[in-house]
Amino acid sequence: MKKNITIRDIAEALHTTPSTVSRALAGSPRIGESMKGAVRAMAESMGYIPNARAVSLRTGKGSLIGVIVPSINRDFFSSIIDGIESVASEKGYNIIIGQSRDDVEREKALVDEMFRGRVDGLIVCLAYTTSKYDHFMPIWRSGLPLIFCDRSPKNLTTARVNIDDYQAARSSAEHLIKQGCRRIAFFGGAENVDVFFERKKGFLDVMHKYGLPVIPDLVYDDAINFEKGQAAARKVLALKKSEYPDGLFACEDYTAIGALTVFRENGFRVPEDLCICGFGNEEIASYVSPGISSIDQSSFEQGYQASLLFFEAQKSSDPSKFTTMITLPSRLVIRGSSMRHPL
Amino acid sequence: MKKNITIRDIAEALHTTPSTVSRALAGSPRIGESMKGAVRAMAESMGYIPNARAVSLRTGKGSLIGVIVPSINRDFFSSIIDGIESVASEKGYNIIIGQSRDDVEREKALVDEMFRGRVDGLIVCLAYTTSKYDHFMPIWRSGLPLIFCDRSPKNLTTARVNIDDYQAARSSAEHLIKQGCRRIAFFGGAENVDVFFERKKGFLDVMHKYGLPVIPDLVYDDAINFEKGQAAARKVLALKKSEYPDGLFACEDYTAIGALTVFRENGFRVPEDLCICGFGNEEIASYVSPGISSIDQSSFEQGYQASLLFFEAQKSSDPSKFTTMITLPSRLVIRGSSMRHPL
DNA sequence: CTGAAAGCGCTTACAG
DNA sequence: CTGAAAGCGCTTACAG
Repeated sequence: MKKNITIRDIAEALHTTPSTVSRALAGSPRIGESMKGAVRAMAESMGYIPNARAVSLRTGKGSLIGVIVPSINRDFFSSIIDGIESVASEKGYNIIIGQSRDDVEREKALVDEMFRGRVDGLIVCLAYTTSKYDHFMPIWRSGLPLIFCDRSPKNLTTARVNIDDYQAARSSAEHLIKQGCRRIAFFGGAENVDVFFERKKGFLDVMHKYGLPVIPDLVYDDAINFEKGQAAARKVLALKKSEYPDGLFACEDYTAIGALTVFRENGFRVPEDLCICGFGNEEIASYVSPGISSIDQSSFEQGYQASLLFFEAQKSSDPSKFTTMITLPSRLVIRGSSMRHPL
Repeated sequence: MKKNITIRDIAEALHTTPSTVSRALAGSPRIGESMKGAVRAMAESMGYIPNARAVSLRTGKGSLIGVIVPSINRDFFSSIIDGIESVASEKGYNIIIGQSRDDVEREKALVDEMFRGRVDGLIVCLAYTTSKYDHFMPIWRSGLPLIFCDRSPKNLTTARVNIDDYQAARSSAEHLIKQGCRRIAFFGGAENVDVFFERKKGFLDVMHKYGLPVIPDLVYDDAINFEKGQAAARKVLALKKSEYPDGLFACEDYTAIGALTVFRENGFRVPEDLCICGFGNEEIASYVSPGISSIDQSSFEQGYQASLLFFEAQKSSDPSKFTTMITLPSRLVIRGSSMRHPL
């Protein structure tokens, strides 16, 4: 490891002191213009790059946002990160990223690690299995901003950005019904996760409103990816033909696509025999055939707003008491998988 | 911002000194077992979390890897990041991520920022437009590991991980020819980018080997995304029917899919009239219909290996002279878009 | 077995 | 307009 240039090196080269160099570089009015010029030129020519760790240790500010997501490698989350990064880089902040891999233990470890690394706060999409929130205590206790994005704690008043999953689910369910579906299957996720709870509630309320039966054999609460979507579809196929669904409400696009492949392999025509709606509007939803109708969650926008919220919280007198909640509009994007009648 | 617990606080609570607390926490054999126990218990109960910035300022080691990619929000890059993160988190390292958005200027700014933040080194997928590498000087100069991943500097001996783009391109081109294609279009990327240069070379060499003409009207060197793929396809459609291609070699999956949509809208049957091969084996390649044949670039594995290389470089006596290059195997995944004859 | 002191690279009250 | 000194939170030679 070679030695790096420090302000002391610059000071020595100019026969002045570190104090003066520091001030000159910061553009302090206390330093004369000629000195400023000389310092800057010297810093430039020596290839000086300030040591952010020393600065942050001294000032307590670090220009670092910790971001924790279940997985980097999913369109939804990487778009959120994209949104966060867009605002952050604008403000001169860097982001440090950790994957919880939907494991609370890893999430907890990441919170600690990031706190150690003295991030200026955290933006978090909760792991699928997270139902207790004690591991965020160090952040709250130290008064750092903590913003949740999309997957947020249930029954807890904390700053967050999300979409109105309940309303979104309602619009999706109503759409299926208007397409003529009567026996609608529900492939959802664990109800302890806020968003899945809301989606199911929206679905159930609409079914009730239209006086349609919710058929237990067609309801699955652990079908949140491609494989599990396939598995649930296979279970449905084990029913008698007369009990087959004519509609599918899936809580994730991957679920919907998994189910689509199985149903089509088994002779279902989509949307004629079975209308399918997904959730999330992942890029692939528009590439499969037929395209999957889906709820657009404005993932980039969610990240973007969460990042803005972060900086707002930071400015507030006590960030740990900052509890602004933003709900972004969502919209149903209708595609071939549920379009029996042109709109 | 509330006050954080420091080793001094623990020391005071136990009527001892910071030195002892530091040693006890580090498990130094110089401290007695009873004192260690007391220190650990107190640290635990006070909710002590070490300040990594202070540690790294003192020790010069920081447990931070800087990662620069063109875009987070693409399956290929996010898989690479996933691979990097997997190794890093195993070793107790965090990663800090920046998006160059394929802009050299932003890439340069990110290198500086990250160096400022005193990362322990960098793993980089170059921006599309990067053809000079001076902005990596601060990293080299300070002797930090710098590993390139997939998109690497041309004509420069630096540590890197990539696949053999040349061979991969050859296998893809040969496959098209074996499917009976004779007039093969080429939709590529800027040749100053290593990988695109190699892919084109592979394509040209195979065409030459089989004595097939490379038709200038069917060659495009700036078609590296969905829209540009569509645009290039439209230009091809402006040719006379007799000049239409019967095969398409695309240097990106998005290119291939963009072209696919345009060609099909214009009555081309794929693969009967036109065989298409993409590159990258993005997730969507398998979801479109017909599926796009593509070169699997083992993106996760590339990131994984780059991360391992990083730690190897770090251990070497002079990381800036560490120039191990790893070439991973790639393979052609054949799907409907190019399968005229079953294999 | 434990402590006092220096120092990593900065910034900033304090002093002149 | 500029400098000397303290201190952010640690670790680690040096000393006992």
